[in-house]
Amino acid sequence: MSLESAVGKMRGRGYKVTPQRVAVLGALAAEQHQSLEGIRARCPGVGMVTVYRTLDLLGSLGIVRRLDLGDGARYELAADHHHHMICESCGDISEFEECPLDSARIPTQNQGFEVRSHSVEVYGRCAACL
Amino acid sequence: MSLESAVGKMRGRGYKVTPQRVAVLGALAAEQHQSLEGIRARCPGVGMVTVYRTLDLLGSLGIVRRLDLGDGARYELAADHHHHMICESCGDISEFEECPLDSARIPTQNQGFEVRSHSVEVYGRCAACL
DNA sequence: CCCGTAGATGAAAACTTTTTTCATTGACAG
DNA sequence: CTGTCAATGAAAAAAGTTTTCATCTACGGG
Repeated sequence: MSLESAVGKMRGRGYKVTPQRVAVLGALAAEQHQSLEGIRARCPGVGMVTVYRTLDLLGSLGIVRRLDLGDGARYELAADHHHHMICESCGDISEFEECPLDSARIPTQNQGFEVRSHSVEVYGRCAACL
Repeated sequence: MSLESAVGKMRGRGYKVTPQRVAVLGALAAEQHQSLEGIRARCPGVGMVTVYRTLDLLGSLGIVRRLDLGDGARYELAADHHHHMICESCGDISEFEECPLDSARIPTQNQGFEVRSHSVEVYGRCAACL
């Protein structure tokens, strides 16, 4: 999810491209899995309310994804499909690309459920904490 | 996770078995995936603070599990291993037992990560909403 | 069975996080 | 350039959670 395509999505849907929104996008691009506090620190000139509203907007556009991994809300740019490995000791979050889900074993057919997305989180201890 | 074994875990670790704690356990047993509000409604005589503290305690004992599926905290009795299927339209949560994870495809070896647990959430549309 | 005590409870207050309100500002189409 | 309507920001409100502290009680020892 490049900054240009995000801006294009906003323009395409009739939303204005303001410096504040661009600043929030830039903050999100700097690091994945940031807390609201972290994002705010990266765009000092933007009011808290605007950060909240921008994250909502970007979320509804599918540009950012909100994570709840047990320690409050975190946000990531919804780029590629990936999953999370969370260390229960130090809280470090790492990503992995290969999807370990076997879709054949998701019991959707008999329940008539249409899958649109999924998430996988693996909890444990990272190498540094062992 | 029967009520008796939960009580046993509490006793075993030196925690007192109070009527309030039993009431919260009973509320949790009545339905999975309840919000704090729902749990509170099922044990009217128990103060909010005590419900929070009891959920914390039961969580640390591994008796309940906290879920963050996008619409605030929910709690479930940590019984069997199971995963969640969430309808993005009506918010209904259903469970499935069969684990669709292929552990061989979790890249833990090269990263020296020790897996202790995992969660899988499948999002989409349920039969009723389609 | 009763007592003493450490742990548990509940009300209020404090805090944190998120949303609403509303006057002002500014992006951008024409 | 100009007008308009969405966007912004400060303050206040609302929602969610934790701390404080005085009182109460589960339960082991007597």
